[in-house]
Order: sequence, then structure tokens, then C-alpha cells
Amino acid sequence: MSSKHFNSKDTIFAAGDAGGALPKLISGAVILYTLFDDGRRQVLDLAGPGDFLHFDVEDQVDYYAEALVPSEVLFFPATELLAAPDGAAFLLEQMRDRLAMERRHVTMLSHKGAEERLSDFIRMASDCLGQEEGQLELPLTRQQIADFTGLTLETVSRTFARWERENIMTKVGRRTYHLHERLAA
Amino acid sequence: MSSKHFNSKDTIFAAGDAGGALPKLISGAVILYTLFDDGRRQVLDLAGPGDFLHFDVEDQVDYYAEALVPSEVLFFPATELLAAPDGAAFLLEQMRDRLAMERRHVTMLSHKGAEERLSDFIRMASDCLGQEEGQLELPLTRQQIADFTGLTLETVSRTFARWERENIMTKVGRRTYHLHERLAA
DNA sequence: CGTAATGTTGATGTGTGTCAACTTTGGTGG
DNA sequence: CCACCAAAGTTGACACACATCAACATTACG
Repeated sequence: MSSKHFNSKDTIFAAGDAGGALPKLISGAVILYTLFDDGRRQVLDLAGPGDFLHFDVEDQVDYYAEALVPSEVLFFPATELLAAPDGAAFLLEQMRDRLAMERRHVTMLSHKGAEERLSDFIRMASDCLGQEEGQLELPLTRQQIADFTGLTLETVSRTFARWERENIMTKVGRRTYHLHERLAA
Repeated sequence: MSSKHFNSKDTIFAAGDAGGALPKLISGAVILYTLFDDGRRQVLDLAGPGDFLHFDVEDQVDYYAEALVPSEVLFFPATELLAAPDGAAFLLEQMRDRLAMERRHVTMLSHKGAEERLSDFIRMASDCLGQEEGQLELPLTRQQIADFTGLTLETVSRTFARWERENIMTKVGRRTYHLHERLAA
């Protein structure tokens, strides 16, 4: 069971890598994404401390994991986990949470307007990368947010700009925002 | 371990129901969906024979399951499954598949055009409700397809109409289509 | 300090949502 | 079995939110 450190923008694993040991994020933040043939990206998920990055024991993983900030990852051999007394139940719970997250993502994408999608995104990001109440560090580029929400980076930029003008969101650091009621979790 | 039969349009379980025994679909087809306050629906998933409809042992389920066609469901007590030798590994694999499906769904919704989304949908439906190669029975209303793809029923109708005009899809039964190469899995 | 990456803002076009009228299908009871 | 009605589907006209293209500003980093 080995632990490993990654810096911002480091690739933790790539599509095509063998599954094997299950990577659990100890600290930091990670995005999971796929690449299409035409170069488009789709961000599949955000992971925060405690989350597993994949559950593929046997097969290859079919997406990429990249550290958004310096992160610590622990690799659990699957056999060891499954053998442990409550290991299986624990893993099941982890997967249930991932599944719920993916369904929130689906729900977000089904909302048609940019505003609704982005407020859903902010709430998901708060839950995953959560700081104190009403405070959020967003270590994502506009492009990554666009790839998560299914919008374009310009629409993301414009919507955030409007929210800042209307004091629904205020910048308190390089990439840290204070969220006013309407966007709070 | 009890088995139960459901007719078309029967509700198998509703949001708020206690989890408990895990429902496995033996035969038939089921949609899973959530309802929003404003009455909109979001279809979360399609399930075919062999699929579990939820994995919530402890908590309440937070979505609805409705039979699309007459269906048979077997309810597994979770304790029994987890106790069995390969039960845990089996459940993990089932969940991995659901997770992969949800991610395909996310990918579909991230495609901006109606055509791309609907061809993704057709492929997913083929995999879930699969008949013989190139043949597909679609026991979904236009509205349900719209709620799955994040489009409107009018757009679904128009796109299918165009595909039929262009012989990309041909109706061979009340709700059965023959798919030409472009839409094949 | 200089350059590339990221972000902002404006002008314009278009795909799909919306609203509305109409048609077809399917189920029910007489 | 047919008549009727509600539900589902089709098709058209129109508008608007967001994508796209483009110029420019700011930030980050060597």
C-alpha cells in the first residue's frame, strides 16, 4: 500500500492504464475527464479528499485523472480491501456516493439554462472541494468548468462576470470566491 | 428472496421508499427518473435484464423506477448477498457497470447538437434493451426520450422524422425500428 | 521583462426551445 | 365491433439564449 504525491497539473493516471490498486485521494483535488477523437474534453467528475478515483480492479481505466492542486493519493490493493471485515461494505458505500454524484451531474446537464447549470456546478464543487460555508476555492480554468457544464468558456466567463456585478459572487482571492445565499449549498 | 411481476407503467419503487432489499431486474425494461419541484422530469437511467435498480441498503431511494414493459424483479436481501462468497465482488461489478452507464449519459448530454445526443441515446438504448443487431424496440414516449436526452419532445420528433426520411432509421413495427449503419452500436 | 496561457468582452448567427394547431394512436365502454 | 375520448405524436412559425468568431486584457511563469 503505497502513497504518492502529485503536483498541480500532474496526470495521476491516463485512459488505457491498467486498473489494479484502487487510488484513494487523501488530500487535494482531482478532475476526471475523457478525451474525444476530435479533441473535445468532457469532465466526468470532481474528487475531493476521501474519494476513490476509480474502481477498476481488472480492466483498464477509460478516463484521465489530473491533480488540480498538490494532492496525496494512496493506492489500495483491491484484494486487501475486499478481504477486510467491512471492506466490501465500505467500497459499496464509496461507489454509491460516486453514483449519486454522477446523477447530480446528469441532472445539472439536463437543466437548459447556463445560469441553472452553473449554480448546480457551484454547489457540486462546494460539496467536493468544500471549504468553510459560503467560501469556495475553484482551482479550475474556465475551459474546465465549461467542459464540466457543457457550456463554452465564454458563457462561463460572462455568467460569472454578471454574478460578480450583481454581488451574487465576490472574488476574495486569486481563485477564491465568497458565495452569497443564492449559490450556497 | 421474493420475485414480483410488474405491468407496463407500474411503479416499482418511488423516491422516499426505504432501500432494503436490492431489486434485480430479471426480464423486461425499466426507467429510473427523478421529479423536480416544477414538474420537470429527468430520466437517470435505463435498466435491462440483469441490472440492479438501486443499491441503497440503508438509506431511502431518491428516484423513481417504472416498468416500461411487463417486467420481473427479484429482491435480494443485502446481507445475504454480502455474506455470499463472491457476492461483494459481484455487486461491485454491477455498480461499476452502472457508473460507466451514468458516465456515458454524462458524455451524451455534453454533446451540444440534437443529432449527436440522439444517436448516443440510440446506442445506449440498444445496449440496455438490446434486440438483435440493428433492430431496436423503443418502449419510450417522445417525452421520456426528451427527458433522457435533455431535449424537447418536438426536437426528438423532428430528428427521428428526418432520420426516417433519410432512411437512417425505418419503422418496422409499432415502436420497433431498424437501424442503418450510422446508428448501429 | 517578455511571452504564452488564460480570461474578458463585443458582434453576429443559428439550433433548438416555445407556442400553437392539427393528426394519429390506443384504450374504454356502449 | 365500433365510437369516442384522452394521450401521444407531428408539423409549422417564430424568438431567443448560447455558440461562434474575433479583438483585446490580464495573469502566470521562465
